[in-house]
Amino acid sequence: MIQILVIEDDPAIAHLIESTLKKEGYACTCASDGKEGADALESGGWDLVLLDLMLPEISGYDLLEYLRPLRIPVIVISAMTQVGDRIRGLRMGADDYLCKPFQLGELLARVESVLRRSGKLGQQLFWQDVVLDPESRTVMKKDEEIELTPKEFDLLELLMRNRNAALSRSYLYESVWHEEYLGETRTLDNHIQRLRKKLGWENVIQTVFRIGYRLKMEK
Amino acid sequence: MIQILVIEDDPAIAHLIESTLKKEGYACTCASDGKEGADALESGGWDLVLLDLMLPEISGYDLLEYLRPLRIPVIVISAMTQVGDRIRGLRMGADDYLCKPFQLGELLARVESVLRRSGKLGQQLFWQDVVLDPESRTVMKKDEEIELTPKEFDLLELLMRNRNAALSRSYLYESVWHEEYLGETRTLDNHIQRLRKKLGWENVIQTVFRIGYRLKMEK
DNA sequence: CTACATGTGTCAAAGATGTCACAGAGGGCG
DNA sequence: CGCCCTCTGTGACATCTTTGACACATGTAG
Repeated sequence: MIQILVIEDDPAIAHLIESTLKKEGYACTCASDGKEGADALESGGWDLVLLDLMLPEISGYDLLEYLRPLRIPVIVISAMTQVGDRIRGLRMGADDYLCKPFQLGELLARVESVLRRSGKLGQQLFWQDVVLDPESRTVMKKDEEIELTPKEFDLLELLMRNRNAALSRSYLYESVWHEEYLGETRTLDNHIQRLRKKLGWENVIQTVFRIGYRLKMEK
Repeated sequence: MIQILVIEDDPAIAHLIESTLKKEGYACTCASDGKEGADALESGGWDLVLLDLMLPEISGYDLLEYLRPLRIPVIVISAMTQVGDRIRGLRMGADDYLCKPFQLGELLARVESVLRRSGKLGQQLFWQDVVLDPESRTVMKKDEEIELTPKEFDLLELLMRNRNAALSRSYLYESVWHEEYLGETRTLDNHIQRLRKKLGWENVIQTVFRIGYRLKMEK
């Protein structure tokens, strides 16, 4: 289930957001100040953060700074209406912003939009002639369905969500297997080979020596 | 260079956007109605589309429908201020929207934000005709990919992050090798030579006698 | 000219990854 | 319950790649 963290000091607004999101089927947790927010962020596992800029203890701007390298999508909530502040928020790495007072429908639309953009929401992933649909867990290549095992599918989804990026072996392994990567076996390589073969992607799933693998356009 | 397509029927606004974007260093082309826009889209190669929703010939909504499968980021421009319409635009797959009238700074912030999100604007490092992308760990020289080994890549990244600075041998070695520099072997020199050769940078990676190396513009 | 510093080419060892066959786990089904 | 099937992980082995060392050439400063 999608995990959303709301960092907002006004309990009335926080509660309103929480119940609205829960009604839509998201898992939602609230933090009422910057410090509490930072602690919640530490624990990890968030798909999206709704962040009020005006907070006690630690300011929203500082949290934004801290969030950016974590690559968690952020929607900034702000009471300020000046264009300057909106720009500042966007430049600082927010994925979207919302000005108080806002309508609940608008909140939901932005949440959905950001989640879709960041690929957390069932959205089909495309790469060359391959289409991967996370919701139905199917993969098509040129209108032909490719049957993948669970591990193969997860691995491919991860690669396709990070097209072009060189993903480390440990990141790949730990994301798919949910256990520490010690690198003593050929397990990961094996699954990569099976994927390559099934998709005919010998040149698309590239080896990055001493790092890991990468999805790359064929020359 | 980043290619932006502006589909906007009001010539005054189109021109304003075009000159603003060009001043920022983007390549920008305008289409003045839906049909012209569709033709431009056909030809491909766009990194971002700015799309006015109210267009003659073919409506912006139809173009949006057509754009979505192409996976080109879109910023919708709209004169409408009702929340309902903004929601409709976002739900239809726009990456962001902008309400007229807008400030040019806001336009630029959104363009930058969307480009960054879609990965067109990575924190790539440039030097002369060479582009290094840390995320994908690739290096391009004049659209040609240069294959580097891990050590070579790390070394080049370090040099490119410190352009013009003379970096000491011990700093270079210890940063890349993560161990003390004793300087008894030709290891570092060797890797520098290999980099020079692969990049054709015999005069760009300069030797600073008794110090180390430096990335410098060729005379 | 001398004393070092750096450039260059070659090479083999160390280490990474590809490949394959196989076996155990687990699930579905008669 | 036993059979058959698929999915996964393992280990042995084959194949690259990388990289550091060495020997020797060339360059630089004083």
